Amino acid sequence: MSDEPLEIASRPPRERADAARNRERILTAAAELFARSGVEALTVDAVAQAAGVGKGTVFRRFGDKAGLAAALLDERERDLQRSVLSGPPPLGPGAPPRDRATAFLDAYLDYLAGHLELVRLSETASPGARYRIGAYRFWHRHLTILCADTPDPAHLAHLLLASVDAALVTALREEGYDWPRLRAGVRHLATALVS
Amino acid sequence: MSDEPLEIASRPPRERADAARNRERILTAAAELFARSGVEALTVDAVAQAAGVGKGTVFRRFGDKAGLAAALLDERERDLQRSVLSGPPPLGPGAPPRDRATAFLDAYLDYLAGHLELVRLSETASPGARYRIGAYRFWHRHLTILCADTPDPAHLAHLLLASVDAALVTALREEGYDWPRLRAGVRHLATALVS
DNA sequence: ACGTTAACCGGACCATAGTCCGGTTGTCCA
DNA sequence: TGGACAACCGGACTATGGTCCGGTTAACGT
Repeated sequence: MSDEPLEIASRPPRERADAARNRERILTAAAELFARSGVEALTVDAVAQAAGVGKGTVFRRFGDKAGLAAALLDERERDLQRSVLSGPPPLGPGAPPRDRATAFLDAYLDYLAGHLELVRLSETASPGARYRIGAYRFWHRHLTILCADTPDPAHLAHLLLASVDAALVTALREEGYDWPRLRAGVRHLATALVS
Repeated sequence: MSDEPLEIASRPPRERADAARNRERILTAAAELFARSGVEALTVDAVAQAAGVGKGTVFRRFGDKAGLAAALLDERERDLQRSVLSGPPPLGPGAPPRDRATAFLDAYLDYLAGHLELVRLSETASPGARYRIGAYRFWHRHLTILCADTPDPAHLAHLLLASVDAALVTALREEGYDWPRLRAGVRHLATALVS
């Protein structure tokens, strides 16, 4: 559970056929289970059973429950990463930092809006998971660069990401905040701080 | 676990003597256990056993593990609340909002520095616990008032508190951030946003 | 003093995340 | 094609937070 989400890496230990097949099965079963019965039905036992696989296999493949959720999100997340790296401005390169930062946070909130429960699961299933996940590192690096002209870019990047923490957003949603309100507040934050 | 930390309320259901005694025992045992063996030794079973009490009793008294941790912190937390309500400025009343906000966040970081593990436990032991705890509500109300001149005071108050989230601070500490650096970053945030 | 009652007690029980290891099997090389 | 070995498999096992309920007892009125 650290840093090897590279796809078909042909280098050192090629993945065995049964392993690959089981990973696929688990992912499929988990996705269906989630789609059908929501996040609370997504227990590791249930996923393993639905995939026709032992529970140990799930943990070996995905490390922990958070890792499983992260794997489920992987594809959507990559879309956003691609847009950030090489999409059109202001999300992609070419716009001033402040615009890119607000565009990113906007886009991230859209992403959250579509997958809040899963993201939350992937960030809270194990303590401190959020800050270890590869995706978080990516967003952090991105924002750190955009904050280059501030006193402590890396720290500020963390603080900006804190404003879209899935647990926080969940709590605010439950308190009645709608998405436009969340977007406006976060945008205000970024505008005041970046560049 | 909602809003009855008023002390000797003599009104409706006076607490039975055995209940009060057991609460005390549990708190004492938990504090000692934590002091001696750290937070990872603070399992509910261990606390119950050390207190000479059944596990059910612990949960009845404190709701869940987060509640137990919160109770352990209660006193220290009240100190800070008192200072905010009626201490000398800039923490207490009488200073301009921006100064009060930065003073509060500074003081809160001091509090965190002394009790990071317990605070984290009280905020992460159950999902969303942080935003339900009475103390969080108190800080939030305080900051909301200080943010009165901003577009969305309540939201901004949440975002400021997110910058001192125990889980975030833990992660940053593990990444090597020292306390002065954290203080400076948070102060920068508040300065840019309040008033 | 004593009976009534509601609150309390505790430990057996449940759900679920995560670990472990003996047996199995895919992969590679000769 | 066959053998050796590393990787993988799965389910029994552990740890721990949280629930439940039959028995107990403190508090209060008479």
